[in-house]
Amino acid sequence: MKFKLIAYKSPKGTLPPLIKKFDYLYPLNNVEIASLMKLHQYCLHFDSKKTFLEAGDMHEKSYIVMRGWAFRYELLSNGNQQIINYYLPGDIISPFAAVMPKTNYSVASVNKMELCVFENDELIELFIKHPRIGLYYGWMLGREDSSLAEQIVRLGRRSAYQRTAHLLLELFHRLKIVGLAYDKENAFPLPVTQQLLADTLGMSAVHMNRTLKKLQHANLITVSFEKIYLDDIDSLKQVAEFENTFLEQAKSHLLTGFNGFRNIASSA
Amino acid sequence: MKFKLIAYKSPKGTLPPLIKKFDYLYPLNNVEIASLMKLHQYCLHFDSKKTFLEAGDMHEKSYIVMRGWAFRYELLSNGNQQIINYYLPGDIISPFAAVMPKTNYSVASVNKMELCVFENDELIELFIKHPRIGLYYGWMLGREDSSLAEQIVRLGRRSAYQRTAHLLLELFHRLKIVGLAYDKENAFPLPVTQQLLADTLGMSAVHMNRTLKKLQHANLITVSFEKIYLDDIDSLKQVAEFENTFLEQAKSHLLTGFNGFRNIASSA
DNA sequence: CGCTAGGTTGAATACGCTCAAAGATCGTGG
DNA sequence: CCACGATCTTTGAGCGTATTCAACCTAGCG
Repeated sequence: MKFKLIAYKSPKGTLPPLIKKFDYLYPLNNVEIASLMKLHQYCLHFDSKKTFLEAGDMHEKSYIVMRGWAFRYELLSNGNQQIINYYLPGDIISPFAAVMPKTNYSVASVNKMELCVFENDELIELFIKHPRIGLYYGWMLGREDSSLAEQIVRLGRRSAYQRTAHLLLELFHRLKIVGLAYDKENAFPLPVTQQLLADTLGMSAVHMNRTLKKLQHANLITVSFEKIYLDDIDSLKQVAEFENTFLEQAKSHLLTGFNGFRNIASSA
Repeated sequence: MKFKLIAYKSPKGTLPPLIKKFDYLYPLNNVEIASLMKLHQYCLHFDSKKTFLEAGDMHEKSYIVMRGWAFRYELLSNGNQQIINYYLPGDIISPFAAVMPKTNYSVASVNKMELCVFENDELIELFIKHPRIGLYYGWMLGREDSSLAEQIVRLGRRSAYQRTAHLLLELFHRLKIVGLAYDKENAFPLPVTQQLLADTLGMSAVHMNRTLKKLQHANLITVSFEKIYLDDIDSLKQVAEFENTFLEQAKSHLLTGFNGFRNIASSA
């Protein structure tokens, strides 16, 4: 697959979502922002529903999601697929490409996407020049580890009803951080089909449909056109036993407790 | 919790399992081995069935498993637990502690364990001094990411029978790398109870028992005292649709394709 | 206007759960 | 050395959640 690379142009006055996320964790200095901008030089554009990374192929580059959603999945021989996780704006696809280019998983777009590509060598240079950025990167990986762990708990030990509530809450919180949720109305754009939600939560599309209906009848959510309202977040959290430790508490810690930042000066 | 720290003594002529694993990926030089040994200075010992990291507590240190098995889990309000992953010798517990000390998860020992503790600052210093070690660490994190992804696919889209076969194959392969499987007889020590296996694969202990029986009657495995034989690996792989890409193919790549190692000299 | 993709609903079925009780194994203390 | 308790394993029976299959509905698009 060949795609035209287009220089990335940040809309006036806004930072790319990855930088926004890092800055949300702990303010970046200008040198660091400039260095991170170098990862945003070239963009790819994809249509919806395209598998752009195939299982078994070498994944030798990493991608930053600028717009749109993607997901990582595995296909099984009976035609079923399991979605492992979603990539939202600000997330990095194949963050381990530098050291683990071969994987069992494919990655596909949900809707129209804009991605920035960067090379392994750029990333490694960045870490050497700016050790602090390595810490941000590590923090991001740690969040993703937690996110996969949550997905495991959802699939292993929660009912379909709880699973669905739990996933919706997680997506809402992740989108909020990059400014893509409708904060005031507790809603967010949900571009995925019920079939994809079912493939995410290990259930059939039929049962996904019934479960969403049940959540609506309980006045917990409202589903409108590609947009979902969390009408009663407290009840949803209770139903799902949702803990957002890994999404919210992480922030305060690096601000207060961690002294690695003080010992290690950014070398620029 | 306070524990006496005991200096780690490597048995004559053997390397600690973490170093063995790294060296298996790509040979380490003596300086790097010496640096990694510094992470092995202090040991903790735990009895079996002790939760030594509690959900919600600060996880400010990382631990290298020297002997024994541990697992990361989440407890739910109905008393059920979901095991997220196992930590085998050579694995690092809380590898993101440096940047993400607060988590939702607890970690407990399966059997008697020996762990080496190290501080965040030591790790970050190591990365700065020896960038190559950062790559090994990243490779290890990438494998763990794949391992969690496999667990998600198991739980989401495989039957109890397939799940069980798949997990056993993964454990066997991971133990082989650190030299803890009985290679010739295709067997390995399995110190966990059927209840824990059930908690790993999101099923009841009763059904776990029936599933193991079914695998035995199909002549795929033999369970003896804390030891399990994979009598027919090919059939097991077929049943489970087991792909070991992430465990075996990763090796050859760094040996041949990756040039980051050539560009970046270890600075010692 | 008809095609296609996605959503909705019903009915029969199956996989795995819960509850319950009985074996097996092991460590401990009498 | 045996008895006892604790933990783990095994087996049976009834039940429930979620699946499968099938049909129909709906909305967007060429």
